[in-house]
Amino acid sequence: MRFMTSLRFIDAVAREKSIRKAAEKLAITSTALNRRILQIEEEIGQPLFERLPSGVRLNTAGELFVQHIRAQQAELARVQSQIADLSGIRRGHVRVACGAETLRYFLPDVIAGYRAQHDAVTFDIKRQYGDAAEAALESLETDLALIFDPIRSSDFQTMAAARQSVYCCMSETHELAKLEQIRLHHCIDVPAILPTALSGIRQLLNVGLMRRNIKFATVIETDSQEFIHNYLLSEQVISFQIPIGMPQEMVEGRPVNGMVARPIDITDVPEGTLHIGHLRGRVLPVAAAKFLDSIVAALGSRFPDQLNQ
Amino acid sequence: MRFMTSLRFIDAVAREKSIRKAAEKLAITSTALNRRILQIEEEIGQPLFERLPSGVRLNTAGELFVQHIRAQQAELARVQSQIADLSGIRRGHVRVACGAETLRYFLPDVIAGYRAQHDAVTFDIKRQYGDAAEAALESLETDLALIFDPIRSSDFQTMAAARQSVYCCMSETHELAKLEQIRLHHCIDVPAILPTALSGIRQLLNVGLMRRNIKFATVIETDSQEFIHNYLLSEQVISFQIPIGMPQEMVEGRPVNGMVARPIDITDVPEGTLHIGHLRGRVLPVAAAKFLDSIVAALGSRFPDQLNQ
DNA sequence: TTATAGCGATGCGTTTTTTGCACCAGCCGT
DNA sequence: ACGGCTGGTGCAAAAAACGCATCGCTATAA
Repeated sequence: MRFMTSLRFIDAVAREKSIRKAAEKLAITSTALNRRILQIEEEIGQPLFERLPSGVRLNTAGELFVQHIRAQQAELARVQSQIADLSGIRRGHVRVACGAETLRYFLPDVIAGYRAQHDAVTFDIKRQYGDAAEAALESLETDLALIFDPIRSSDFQTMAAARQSVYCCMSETHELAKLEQIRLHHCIDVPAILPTALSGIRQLLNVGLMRRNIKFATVIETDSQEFIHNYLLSEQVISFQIPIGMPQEMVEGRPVNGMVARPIDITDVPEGTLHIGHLRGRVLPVAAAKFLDSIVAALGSRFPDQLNQ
Repeated sequence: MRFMTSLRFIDAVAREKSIRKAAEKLAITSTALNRRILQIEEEIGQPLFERLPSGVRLNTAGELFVQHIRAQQAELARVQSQIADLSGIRRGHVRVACGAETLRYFLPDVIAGYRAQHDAVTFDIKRQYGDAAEAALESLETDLALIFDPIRSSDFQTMAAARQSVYCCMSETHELAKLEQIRLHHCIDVPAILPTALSGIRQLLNVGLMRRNIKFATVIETDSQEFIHNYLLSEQVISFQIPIGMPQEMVEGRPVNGMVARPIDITDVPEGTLHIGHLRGRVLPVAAAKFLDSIVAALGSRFPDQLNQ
């Protein structure tokens, strides 16, 4: 979109906080970019950036203007999507921010199902923790977010939610696999591999640990679910997961690929809620709106007790 | 605003329904304009205009896109106004659509008062009947509208309203000037000069005329309040006006420039309501929002019994 | 303290884009 | 069939955008 170039450029500079760095990313010279910015500033009638020795920074006017640019970009995307939609070709692009839990089984399933019907729709999946996902929604970098508790901003509009309790995962040969339900005190001194403190699961666990004044024998802490998944097969450690991050069979207690999941007593570790939604007040592009419908439907079929809103 | 040129051009073509006519208005050649449009259409991926032998017409996609352009222009104006506002210079432009009644005393007063404080704010006052004013709001051609009953569109958001009863105006030497209150039957066969059928006053009068099955001896029908005003001094005819279209003294029954006003019995001609508002859901530019405050305040002081919403 | 490296701004020649002119093809009403 | 209108196109001129080299400035390191 040619008429958006100058605006995109300003957005890029605002993000990079440097004309030269932004120029590099945009594959033009810094002088060209610099001049575009000077020109826009002249048209606006006042500077949008403060010039620092180390780069540039948005001033108040710039803050307002960049906000407008981003809103405008999102609006344009929506209109384009709407135009493409009415010509029958369900073209479009959907940007999703989500935690690691939904990346393994849930989202691939839903997206594959959606793309089977609308193969002209492309996706951008970004793994982000709750607060970063909310920020991405607000800066219009993403259309939809799947956020595990807690929701911090009131600008997040939940379209569907599902309660998720924490399960303990381990090799089927693990000692604890014999139990039907796990209590936190069973896990004392049992080697555990945990997701980072930012993850929703970890925060729920922490509630239980604080409450019972228990500490895990944490051998590894990682932000990679992939790593956790694979490591469980290599050593007799326990890990934790929520239903949406596991195949259905595993949730039901049957082993999958040599691993089993056992529910943790709710009185030990509280349930959390997975929220699916978008920026409040935003009108989504057609593709994103329809995909949101898919997610909500999928969530509804997997968790019939979901809390729709 | 350089980056808006192509969009403004498309808007112009959509309005003119002709590339050549739009080009003339925009002071460029038709070929340059034609090429810009072809380029945008290519970027969008499909045509925005239908080509007819007599010009062009928006297709569905174009309809959507032009709507987006107008919203975008309004948004840009709002942001610019906001930016100008924070630099202390209360710069801005306010576009008002109003009926003839408010043009004589009310709006000049309010605008003069507002400009005394914010002399960097400019105005665009358009005299329009109710439905045209509502259309102008919807196409974002105007920011505020002062509309006399009836409001047709639910997209009009009333910010203040004032009930207005109809007065009969005439030379102070006129026979009817002796009466304190006028009944419609007094006006039978009295030469009258009336505003056009589209005006709010006329529509209220019509209600009374229908109800009582009375006909005026209409000698002149005009859409010029100026003409009516001046003609009353030249011939012994009656005319009709609402309080907001008269100086305060005249409303109170005292003669002004040789003319007097007498209220018409409410049971003969119903009251109407003057609505002041904007497009529902629209965030107004700073200047327009502040001016709206001024109008509402002015209306409140002139008609303390106003219906605020 | 000087030296250096990074930043945005600017003058100037070059490249790309936009514009205007002349003209074409199609349609309409006369 | 014609003149008058429409939008579309080839080509040369005008205008805008670009890249290179360079400046002035500041913070950091030696």
